[in-house]
Amino acid sequence: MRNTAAQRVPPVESSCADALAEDLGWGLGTVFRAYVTAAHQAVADLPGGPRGYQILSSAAQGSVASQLALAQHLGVDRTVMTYLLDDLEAAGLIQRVAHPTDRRARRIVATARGSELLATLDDRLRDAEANLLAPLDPDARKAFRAQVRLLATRIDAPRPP
Amino acid sequence: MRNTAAQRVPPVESSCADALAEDLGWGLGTVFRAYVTAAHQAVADLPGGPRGYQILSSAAQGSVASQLALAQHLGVDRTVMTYLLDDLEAAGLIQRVAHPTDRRARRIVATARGSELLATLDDRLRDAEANLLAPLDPDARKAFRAQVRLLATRIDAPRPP
DNA sequence: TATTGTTATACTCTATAACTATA
DNA sequence: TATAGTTATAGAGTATAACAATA
Repeated sequence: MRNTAAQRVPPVESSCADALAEDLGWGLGTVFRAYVTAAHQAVADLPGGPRGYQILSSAAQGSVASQLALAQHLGVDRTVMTYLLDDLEAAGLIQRVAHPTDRRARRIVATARGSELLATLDDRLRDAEANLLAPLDPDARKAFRAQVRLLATRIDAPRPP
Repeated sequence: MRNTAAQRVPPVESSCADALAEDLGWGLGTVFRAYVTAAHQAVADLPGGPRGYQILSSAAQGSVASQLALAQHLGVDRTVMTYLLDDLEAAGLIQRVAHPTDRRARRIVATARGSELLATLDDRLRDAEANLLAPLDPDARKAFRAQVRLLATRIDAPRPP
């Protein structure tokens, strides 16, 4: 039995055709990588990069009841969260404060300096996002944001009973 | 000067509120993680996981002119591509064949067994994607796919001169 | 001289296990 | 007994540098 693969070698393409363009996985990966790259530049030398921004943003809004809750919300291991918070706290941007009713847990709050920096980062990230979504017309842009938000919120929510 | 952060510690939330829901970065990351997790299960023990699928899919369509072109298209380092192809070739799913006009480059083609497996994986990934996008109504689902495709294609394309 | 692919090495990131303290 | 957080360790994944072959 001869080599079947060699028998039907397809014609040579000039490089790599967009055979994967229909693949949602390739699309999501490509868009996500582009976002991370742009966001990393936007947040400059913030400890933790784009993820550090998400922590800082959550802390500034006072919505972090515990490190564990934040870690799960961000999709990282709780041990990784310890390192991320160590760096942000060392930079004077966030603080671990005692949880009023559970002495095991630590609430995460932004310092004044953290809130100040956050305002700048918000602006820079807004620009980065606008640049990323520029290929979409305004309506599609708005729809895309809404769809991403809906999907992510459903995924992040506790599993339906 | 007293500790400003401690002075305005916000009220305790039950867990982690959706403060980041408006953040495109958090949304993209959450959706992407969910996709990777689902896709990883869908492709079972395929070498390289979801990325192995993308390689196999490209190879089956005969659109891979060189390892480097494929690596750039998939956003991985060329050295990583070597390892991924080693595993897929060892599994008998793809083959490196000589490029007809550039003896440095290797074209990547799927074997008969690779094409066969690909058909099964396509079905399973289609189900996984449908499940991921289930929260969107049919129109939004179609629009979301189109938007992701447009964004990814623009990003992947060579920079405008 | 520049590019493709490979290999070896080093680095980054992440997860695992064990521990303390609380519940 | 189970959970929140920390630490040390190990593992997976990735990139860097050097090389051979070819353009």
